[in-house]
Amino acid sequence: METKQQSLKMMNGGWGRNNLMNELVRGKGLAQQLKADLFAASSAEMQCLLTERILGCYEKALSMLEYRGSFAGLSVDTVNVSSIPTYRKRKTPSPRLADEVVQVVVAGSELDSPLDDGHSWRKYGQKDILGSNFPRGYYRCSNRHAQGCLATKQVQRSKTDPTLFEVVYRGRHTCIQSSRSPVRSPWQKKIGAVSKDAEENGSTPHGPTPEVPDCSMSTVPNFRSDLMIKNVDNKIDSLPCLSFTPSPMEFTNPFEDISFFDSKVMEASVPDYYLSMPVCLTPDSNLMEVVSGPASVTNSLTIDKISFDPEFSFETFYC
DNA sequence: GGCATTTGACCCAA
DNA sequence: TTGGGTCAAATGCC
Repeated sequence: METKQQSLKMMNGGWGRNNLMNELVRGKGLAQQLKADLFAASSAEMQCLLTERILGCYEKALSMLEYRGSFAGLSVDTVNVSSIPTYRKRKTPSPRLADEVVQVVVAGSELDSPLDDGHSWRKYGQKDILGSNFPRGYYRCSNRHAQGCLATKQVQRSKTDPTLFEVVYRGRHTCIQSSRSPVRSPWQKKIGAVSKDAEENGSTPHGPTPEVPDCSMSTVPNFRSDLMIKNVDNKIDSLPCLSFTPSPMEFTNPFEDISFFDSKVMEASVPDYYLSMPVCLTPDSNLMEVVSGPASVTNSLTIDKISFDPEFSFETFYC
């Protein structure tokens, strides 16, 4: 049976679709061999070996499918997996922007408050979701009428961990949020306050005020301010800036130079236009757990066993 | 008064 | 028929 780490690797590159196909093809070949073997009346030992190998192939293939399904989270509609609950009937709406889906799981410090991601949202509905203890809130961009912005988001508490919010962003912001942008996060404010204090005290031992990464050019989602990412150790790390910057020209894996020696899990699956993902983390953040929708599973970036070297420069990822 | 939120009703895909 | 998504009237807040 595959371990979780192995299953995670399956989703990435060579462990993904190709290997799934390989396993199925291999299983088929073995079944054909067994069929021929049965007709040839070979030894029971050989037949037993073949059946075990066939079962192993399908078990491995199924585990791949199962893990894809589990990571798809709220938006598993595009993944045809038998393990998906039967009550998930309706297809994802917003046909024009259906592929522009970003799903994240973040921890919220304030109950029932939608996360401040730098955009202004207006709540237009709330529904009790079957199988979940918490209702799902539906938000649309406040500039929907004024500027025709079709961006929406859904916020729901995780049923497994109520301290976590599952946020699904749909569509792209086409509006100009002049009143709220740029927004200074608590983290940014903190830096500013410290700098101000330093100025007032006349003590600026480390030179000029540190530049705060400006993510205001990002469209959606542009997570900032008080986003909290919770790791597997139940420790909440602050995430001052997590942005998915539209950049259709290249796919940049910002974590490829990070050393992996911990037991953390990271996954990011983003639509095509989010392929470049500069991610800003605090130096003391040792995990960001991002789970996103399956709209473009092939673009999944899966990294298991991640942690950050103390010497690692996060400024590399600033927007 | 204007704007945001709440909430029951309605629509629609499966 | 059911459940998720949206609408829109009612309500609350500033």
